[in-house]
Amino acid sequence: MGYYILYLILVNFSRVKKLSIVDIANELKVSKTTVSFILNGRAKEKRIGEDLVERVTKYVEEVGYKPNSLAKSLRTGKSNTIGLMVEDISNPFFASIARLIEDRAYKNGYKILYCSTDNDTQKTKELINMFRDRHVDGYIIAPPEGIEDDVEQLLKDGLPVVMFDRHLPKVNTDYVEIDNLFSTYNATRHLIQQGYKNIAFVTFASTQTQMAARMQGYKDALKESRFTPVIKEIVFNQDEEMIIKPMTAFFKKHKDLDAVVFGTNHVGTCGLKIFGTLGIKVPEDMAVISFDDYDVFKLYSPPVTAIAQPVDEIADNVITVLLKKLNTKGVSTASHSIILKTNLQIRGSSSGLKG
Amino acid sequence: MGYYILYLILVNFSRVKKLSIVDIANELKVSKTTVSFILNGRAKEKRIGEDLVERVTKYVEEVGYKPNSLAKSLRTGKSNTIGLMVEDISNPFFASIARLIEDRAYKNGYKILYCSTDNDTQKTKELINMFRDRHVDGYIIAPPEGIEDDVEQLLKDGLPVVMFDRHLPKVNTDYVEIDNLFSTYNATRHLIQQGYKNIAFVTFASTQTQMAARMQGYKDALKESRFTPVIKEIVFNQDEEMIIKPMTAFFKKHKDLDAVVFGTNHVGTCGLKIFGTLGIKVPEDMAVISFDDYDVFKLYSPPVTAIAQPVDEIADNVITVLLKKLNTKGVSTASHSIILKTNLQIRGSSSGLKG
DNA sequence: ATATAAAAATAAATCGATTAAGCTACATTG
DNA sequence: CAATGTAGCTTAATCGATTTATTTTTATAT
Repeated sequence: MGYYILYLILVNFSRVKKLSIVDIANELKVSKTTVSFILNGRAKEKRIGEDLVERVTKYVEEVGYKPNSLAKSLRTGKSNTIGLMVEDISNPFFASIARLIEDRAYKNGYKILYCSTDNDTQKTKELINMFRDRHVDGYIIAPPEGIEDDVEQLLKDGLPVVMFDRHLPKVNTDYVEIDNLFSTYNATRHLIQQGYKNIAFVTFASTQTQMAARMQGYKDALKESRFTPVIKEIVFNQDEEMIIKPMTAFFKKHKDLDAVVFGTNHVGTCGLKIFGTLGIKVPEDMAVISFDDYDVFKLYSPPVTAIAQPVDEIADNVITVLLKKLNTKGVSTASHSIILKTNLQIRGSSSGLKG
Repeated sequence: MGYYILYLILVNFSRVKKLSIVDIANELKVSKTTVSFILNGRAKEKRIGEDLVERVTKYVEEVGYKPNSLAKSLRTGKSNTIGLMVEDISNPFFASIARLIEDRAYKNGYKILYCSTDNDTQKTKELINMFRDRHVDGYIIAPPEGIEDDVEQLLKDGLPVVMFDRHLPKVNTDYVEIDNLFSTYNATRHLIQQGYKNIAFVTFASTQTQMAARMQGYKDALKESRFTPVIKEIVFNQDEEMIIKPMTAFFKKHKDLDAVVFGTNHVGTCGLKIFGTLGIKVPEDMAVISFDDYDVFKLYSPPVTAIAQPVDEIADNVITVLLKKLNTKGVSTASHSIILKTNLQIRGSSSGLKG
């Protein structure tokens, strides 16, 4: 009787101890091995009687038992987690990709551990170590430079890695990218066709593959028409003021410019802010095309011509490739390098002069 | 000799087995208990000789041993992980909060497991279960309605929960919010003072606390001036078209409106798109104020008056409260309800009529 | 009746940590 | 000198699963 009261108190006031596989086994008077086999769908293979299978399944369902995933991971080495490393989760491009990847991952039983690298090599190395330590099953990385060795090690250890947005030329991994060179080449040509002659390219200082390609595309287009490139590379800074300042100086200095191609959505947005401050009219004083497309560009007046990345497709390909790798663990599938096309959304900002 | 060659092969071609605490212990000819105590800073308490402490520390450092966090979590029940549930990580408001929380969390040794709830009760319940299963140490939730019981259970089980953006009135948790009612009241009054008389409130259909408060603020301001409220609540949909459509119909129907307050950044952005399509001029035909502030509003022409949430402060308070709870586990600290002030950023979009 | 095979289930090792409890050797004390 | 204390470590249990190896039971063939 005393015990009964104690029991009630425990049930009512204390944490209800979570069920473990042992509890299930004891309750059903079978061994935990059997329960484990059944729960992992290996009943047939281990020739466990159908009646027992049903009895266990039913009871497990009834009491809502869920295996402890930590213990499971510890034993199996798999964690059903995917590490997602983007440059900055608050950047709309990365945020929307992250969202799409998240959805697909959850649907396939994977959870997302995410982090922002800030393009910082050291930080990224630490984050990779942290992910390793957590036994992340697969890696999705928009890599900064300088992490070649770490990625190489991941691959050597049989861990699937998919890169996106850019890749590391010296590392042979799967990656999903867009055709950066053609994108800016095409955008610049569009400006040239519209009659613009003094076209600048403003971007973040970076030697990452995608940035190099974007700049090359711009250069190629100018060369073709024998124009002189005017390039401004801005050192990235968390504090937007530190971006606005040098860029303002640049535009103040180059009064002869009549058009500009921005290398990223962030740079583009800052550029628009500056044009507002300096009273530079788009497109009358300055035609504008920016990489990446999002609401800011669509709603700007006039709407800004933008190089739209196929965000859904990118996310879709990334997760598909990774899931494929995860499901054929060990067997080294051929390396996928997927290059997607962008879409030049032509709008008012690039057709003021002699459209 | 044969073994030596085999060893080389193993080192070069196969996964280098990760070091475990046993390896360290064996190598140093001490027990793993000792190593564990030393690594966990309990050397003094467990009176372990200073020389041994140094020897172990040095060796561990040298070979770069890092304890397996899964095993650690399994044993201790702590995972150094925080579960972050937002409505939609691709929404700029949530994305920037997530980013700030991430930074602070990492600095304090916590990792973020994140997910988007889509305001879906069932999905959120499942996600909470998943987080529990992963032994997440603390929860940060922008809660949809209907998860009261689940949160209650978390609290009962001693797990810290901090809510933000909104809260569940029936659950006594810590939360960080803004003064929603005053924000829209103040914004609406601003419009009235500017001379606008037919002011609409357009928002997502929701009975969540923050949404109810925002609507009430609008109503209060109108009532004060004896104007009639005109309210349009739009059912949320992933597909933006399904938002644009009913909202377009609304504005087509109410030709007499001269001003509108939007309840969220998303609704506001859609509204601007519609005004573009319908040729409604801001602020000549329609003055605009939107909840939340971000680049779209700043760069719109004319720039849009916005109710700016103190994103940094929100994130800062959320993580501070949660960390405090995590560090005083067990001891029930007093419940914090933090209400922050917003900032009405007055811009061109709300002063066209008789400014 | 006995040997053999197949079916059904289990015992025990394992993953890699933490931690309660215990042991040893030496110093101190009455 | 026996009892007690304590500094310094170690043994072994534990967290909750998976999995290898083994045992028990039943069926079949000789």
